[in-house]
Formats: sequence, structure tokens, C-alpha cells
Amino acid sequence: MSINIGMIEDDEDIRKLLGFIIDQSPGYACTQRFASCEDGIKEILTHPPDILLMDIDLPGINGVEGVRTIRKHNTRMVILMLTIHEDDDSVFASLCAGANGYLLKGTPPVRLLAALEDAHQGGAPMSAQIANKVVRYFHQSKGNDLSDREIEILSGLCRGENYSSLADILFISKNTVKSHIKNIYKKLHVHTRAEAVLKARELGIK
Amino acid sequence: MSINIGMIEDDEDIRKLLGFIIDQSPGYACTQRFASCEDGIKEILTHPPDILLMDIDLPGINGVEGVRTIRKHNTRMVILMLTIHEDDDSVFASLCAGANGYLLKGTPPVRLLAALEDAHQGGAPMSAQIANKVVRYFHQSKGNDLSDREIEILSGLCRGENYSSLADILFISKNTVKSHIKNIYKKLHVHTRAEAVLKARELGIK
DNA sequence: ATCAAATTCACCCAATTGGAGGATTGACTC
DNA sequence: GAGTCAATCCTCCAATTGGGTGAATTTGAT
Repeated sequence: MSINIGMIEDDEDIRKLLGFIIDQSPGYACTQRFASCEDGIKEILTHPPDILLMDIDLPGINGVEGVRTIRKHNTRMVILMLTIHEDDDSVFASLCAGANGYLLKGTPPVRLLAALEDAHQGGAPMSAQIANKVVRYFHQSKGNDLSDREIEILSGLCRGENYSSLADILFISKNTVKSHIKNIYKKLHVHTRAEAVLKARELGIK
Repeated sequence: MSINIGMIEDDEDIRKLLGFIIDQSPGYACTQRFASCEDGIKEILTHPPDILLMDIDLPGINGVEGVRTIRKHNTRMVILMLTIHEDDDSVFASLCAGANGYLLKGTPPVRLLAALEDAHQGGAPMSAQIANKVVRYFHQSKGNDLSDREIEILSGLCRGENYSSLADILFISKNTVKSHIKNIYKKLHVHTRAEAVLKARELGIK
């Protein structure tokens, strides 16, 4: 019995190419191909492949969102992201959302098969760079490295304060508040206030 | 032993006027007067008055914030807000933050004393309008009345989605997303995304 | 049948926000 | 003394957000 590969990828050329490479490899079969999450997720969930290749940049429901949805219902399936740029926030986000690793579009067939084999054995194909980022992220998650002042600011955000009110309360300028918030966002790997507030909750900051 | 009244109010004229009215009334003494939360909170907490009159519109730490801070350390003190406009979100926010009621600046002395008496006996001086708003708020808090679609949107906000991504995911226009979010804000009595997300958590929406 | 909602969409406008730089001070370490 | 970091402040700019108002359609309940 060969390893079943599913694929959600909107670019027809890449879909055909990858499908071809996989089908030509003994022991592998690309049994499901979809152009979008909207088309594929239901089928993927009812008949889960061994490995799912998921494009990151999909129109409509994007890859990260797709992974999140699938992971809600299936924790065993191996999901690998397909991406062009390696150093991308989306890659990081995908891993956080539950992806197992990723493949660069344009990976030579030999290495691609090796990665599939690796993933199927429980490995997590990803570059050292990203791996590092992930490790740092999870290290930080137990014991944040926010300064006292930053925690004070974050706490304010959790009460719904904005730049101005925080500036008034803390007797500093709006620009300084902004500056702190930018640093907080960097440390927490978030880009918006709502995400920061949620992350704060996870970290026990209220 | 007369009833001790504390006051935090930045307008000197009002401070003197109210203080005078209170001191002239048998059984009442305005024993503490401050122009700002920064000046007064420490003293108020170490020597709590029976009733604290707190201006809503204070420079620096505003009245709502002040109430929140005081309530963290003292749950027994009666706190009445001083405000000019009755139909104000801040009044509502103050009550949520732990104030017992409020007084309109410009209330005739007789009614003012009556309100103090009322508050001291455990009453909650407030207009029917605001009272109604509060009641509706607490009714809603056990069992929100958000529609399915609104919960779907709110849930998206909790994942950190923005107008555009939600529009893509739900196949509706950005304007519609915005429209829903505006309605959600109204129903939850919030004005920003961060507040909405926190309220969602309280309501069990994730 | 009518009225009230939920859902969808549009336009306008002001305020806030997020991102990218850079600068200064003070404290602490090596 | 040099280097690092936290905290403070700044400018510029683009994008997002929040609020107001209005309106069409559908659905559901009275």
C-alpha cells in the first residue's frame, strides 16, 4: 500500500508537476488534488491522505487558515506547506497553526521525495533558520522576556486602553507608548492589538 | 459621628462648592479633597471615607480608571461619579468599573444630599435611562444575543483576522464585515477590537 | 400582512494604528 | 572604556479601524 498524498494548490502547473513527480515515485500516490480550501477541505477531512501538501498563498481561505481548520478535526494527518519564500511570517504562522513542516516550491524532485519520506517517518522538514525561529518562540512561551514597563503597557492594552490614555496614565508621550508596543509586538510575534491581548492572556498577564 | 465624604475633582470651583454644601449639612463632613487621582488615591485607600465623589473627566488618571484602581483594594467604599453629561459612555463604564452611582454636577443641594443619603443606605443614585442600560447589559451578559453570523465574525477577530481576511474567508465584502463588527460592538458595549476579543473570551467564544 | 431582525453592501470621514527609520539618556556588564 | 539594553522621544507614511448614515433583501415571528 503506497503513501497517499493530498494537495491543495491553486497554480495548475505546480499541481500537475508535483502530482506527476509523486505519482512517478514508487510507493507514493497523489490521490487528491484541489485548487482551493473551499473545494478540498471537506474531502480531505472525510478521506484524509497520509500527507497533505498545502499551498500557503491561496485565494479565499489561505493555507494557514486551512491548516487551522483541518487541525481542529484531524490531529494525525501530516501537513506540509508549499511556499516560494522561505523567510516568511506565513511559514511561521503555519507551523503555529499545526503544520508539520514545509517544502519550497522548486525543490528538486529527489529532495522533495526525501522530505516526504522524512515527514512520513515523523520528521519535520524545515530549514535551520525557521527551525531556530520556532525554537526561540517556544522557549519564550514559557517565561516571556518582556520588561516590567512592557508588561505594564500590555496590561493597559488588555484593559482596552489606547495610545493616548496609556500615555496619560503612565505620564509618558504617545510616541513612547507606541515604541513600547512595537517592541512588545516583536517579542510576542504578533502584529495587531487583538493578537497581543490574547497572547497576554495566555501568558497570564491581565 | 457624621458621614465622611471624600472628593476627587479637578475644578476648584466645584470642589469648593460641593465641599461647602456638604459641610453645611448636619451629619455630613467633606473631610478629603483632591484635584487628581495621582494626588488622592493613596490617601483615600489608607483612610477611606464613607462616600467618595469622583469626577469622571480628570486629567491624567481619569475617574473610570481611578474607580477601577480603588475597587481593587476596597470593595466597601461607596463611590459616586460626578459628571456633566448624563448620557455618557463613561458613566456606564464607571458603573462597570465598580462605581455605585453618579451625581450630575449642578444637582440642586437638596437632591444632592438626598442622593448621598440614598447611597449611604445602600442605594444606587442613577437615572432611569442609565439604570436601564445597566440592566440590559447584565441581562445580556448571561446569554449574549449575538447572531450566528456575528459569532462567526467575532470568532475570526479572536484569531487575529482583520476586515480583509475575514471578507475573504467568509466570501462577503469588507464593508459587510465592518457592518457586522459595528453591530457586535454595539451589542457588547465596546469600542475597539481588543475589548471585543476580551469580552468574547468572557462569553466563551474562542 | 406587517413588523422586526439578520445579512448584505456602499460611501464618507476622522482617528487610530502599525511599521520604518533614528536619537538620547542612564544603568549595567565585561 | 565599550557595548548592551531599557526607556524615553521623534518624524514620516500607509493602512486599518471606528462611526455615521442609508438601503436592499431575506427570514421569521406576531
